[in-house]
Amino acid sequence: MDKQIYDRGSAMETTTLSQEIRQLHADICSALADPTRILILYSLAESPSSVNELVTHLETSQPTISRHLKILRERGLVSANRQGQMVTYSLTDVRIIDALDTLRAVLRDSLARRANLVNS
Amino acid sequence: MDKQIYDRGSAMETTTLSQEIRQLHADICSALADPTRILILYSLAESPSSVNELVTHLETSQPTISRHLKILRERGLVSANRQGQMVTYSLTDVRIIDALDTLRAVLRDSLARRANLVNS
DNA sequence: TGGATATATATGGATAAGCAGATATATGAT
DNA sequence: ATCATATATCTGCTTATCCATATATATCCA
Repeated sequence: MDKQIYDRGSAMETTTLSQEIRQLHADICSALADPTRILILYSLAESPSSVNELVTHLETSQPTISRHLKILRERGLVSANRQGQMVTYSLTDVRIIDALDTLRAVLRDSLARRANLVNS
Repeated sequence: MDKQIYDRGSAMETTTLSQEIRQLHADICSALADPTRILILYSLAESPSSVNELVTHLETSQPTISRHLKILRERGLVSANRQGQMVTYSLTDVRIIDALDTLRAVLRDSLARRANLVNS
């Protein structure tokens, strides 16, 4: 499955920055543009899980979780592994969490800066 | 200006992970969910620029650039500085570029992995 | 003040992305 | 084969996002 997504990028031979950024957006950044998907990534970073475990843990409907997992899977951010009836999902690359944690630090400092501006 | 955005987060005292992630998405990740905005951030990381310089450099209309700059400014990712008629924008926190570069590395490896799967 | 330049915003319309609810597929057990 | 469980997908519908065009504001200079 997902065979059609493999012949998209063609190994970026003569890639300008603009082209690479557009692919970064299309493949990864747009996948991070939803809070449920970010929560899924953090949850899978703690431990690989079945769909139902994510449904329970994130208190979100099963179709919604599956739809988000499909997006993350198509973009290579998570990997699926069927074991009997269950499908276990796991994070493909922990550096996604590194990047998100960096952004959380940016956010913390940004909020602190704003708070200082208010109190001055 | 932009006064209303300062009283949004209230210093996240009793913040659950879910709440923090939702704010991360609302403030930062959703701002990264557009290729033009990512290009603006990379451009400003190289050198602070006026709106018109960005318009020329990114070959995008002035209203579009201004609209994207407003979003980035409201979320604290860029800082504006008026000097006469011109407004010079600059990156607020270089770690955004660090995070984006990490995601680019993730993308590169993901594409390489897919290429290997195709050729096997 | 009036004009020129730089930047910001408002409006309308197209496209995309989200969810809920229903349904389909896949696997395992009896 | 039939049923139960787990997961995936489809169908409307609503909302959000983006752009182009037009217009407004801000600053400088004459």
